[in-house]
Amino acid sequence: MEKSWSWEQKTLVSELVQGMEMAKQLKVQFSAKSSTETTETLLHGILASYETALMILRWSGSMGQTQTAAGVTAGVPGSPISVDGSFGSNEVDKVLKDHRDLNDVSKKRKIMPRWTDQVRVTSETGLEGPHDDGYSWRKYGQKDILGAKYPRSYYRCTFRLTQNCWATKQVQRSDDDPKVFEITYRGRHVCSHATNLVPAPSSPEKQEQKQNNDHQQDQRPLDILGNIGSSLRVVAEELENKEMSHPFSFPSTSFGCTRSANSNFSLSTHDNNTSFLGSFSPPFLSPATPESNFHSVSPFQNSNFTGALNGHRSESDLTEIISANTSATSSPILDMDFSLDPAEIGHFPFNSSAFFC
DNA sequence: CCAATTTGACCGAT
DNA sequence: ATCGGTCAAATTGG
Repeated sequence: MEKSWSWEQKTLVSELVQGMEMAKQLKVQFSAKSSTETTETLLHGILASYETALMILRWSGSMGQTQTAAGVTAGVPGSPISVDGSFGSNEVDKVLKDHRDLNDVSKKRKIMPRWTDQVRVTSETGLEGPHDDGYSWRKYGQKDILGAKYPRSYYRCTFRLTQNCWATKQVQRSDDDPKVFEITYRGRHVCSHATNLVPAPSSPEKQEQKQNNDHQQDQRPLDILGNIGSSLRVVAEELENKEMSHPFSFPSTSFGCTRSANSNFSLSTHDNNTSFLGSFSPPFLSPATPESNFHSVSPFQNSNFTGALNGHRSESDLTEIISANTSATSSPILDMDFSLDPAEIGHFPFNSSAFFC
């Protein structure tokens, strides 16, 4: 109990400090007009840091009467969380409600944080550009959508089972402009895929290339999506959330990805489920997939964080909590790179970084 | 042979 | 009842 508390504190401070440091660097970068890549990287890091920090706060808060809540929230008066009262009783209610639902049945993952990016394809081939979102995705479905000209495909993280990473994305080609793809991401990656600086992931391309190759029509050039990296902007995230309506979202990356080793997620929280990899037993998934033979990619280091936070359930719990709090707004169009000043961070913290994790 | 994709069925939400 | 999302058996590809 106390352990986790101090861990939170520790991580929190660490995250904030880290974010601050990167912000400073970013400032310099800006004045130096350096490469956008560096800038993006920094932005990403910053966002991730704040993200994590906020999440900790939120999580703690949502635990309500549990140990940490009071301390944390009290300790950070006027923190983003309270900026617009987003963590008021509404939020809490919502969270609790969700939580209850979850306990009731296996309401699985409900409303994960969700955000949509619109990607415009510049070249028909779209095969070049080693720009990828840095993850390997595995297609698990395709569906014709009512009113949509093109089918929508569904992808999940390749490491779902191996690293318990539940991020998914869906790709939909725009009706009018076939060169525009809308990619909706759900959930954040927890897998260890730090493609942070050098986004030249090796594998993901292959799979996508294959698709694009010369299968026809209904095979959308997925690679394009990943690869372009050219014009890509966050269009909208989290759409309708009638009940909750507070401008928060954690669309991106966070833990697994950017984490520098400084925050050593080695806590003792996963009382029971210690070995994540070995013993996680998500209530929902069926162990039937052939992915059991993965390579041993340092399982911990990332996943741990999630595992740690939820102590009692599987990682979906955490996600739920996050998303619940997270909710979203109707207008958080954030132009990924620029207009990002501390003030804004306070209000619309984390929309963009979805990608490079 | 293994792993990824395809595709119809299933299931939950509206 | 319908639609969107996921599952999983069959298929394809390397």
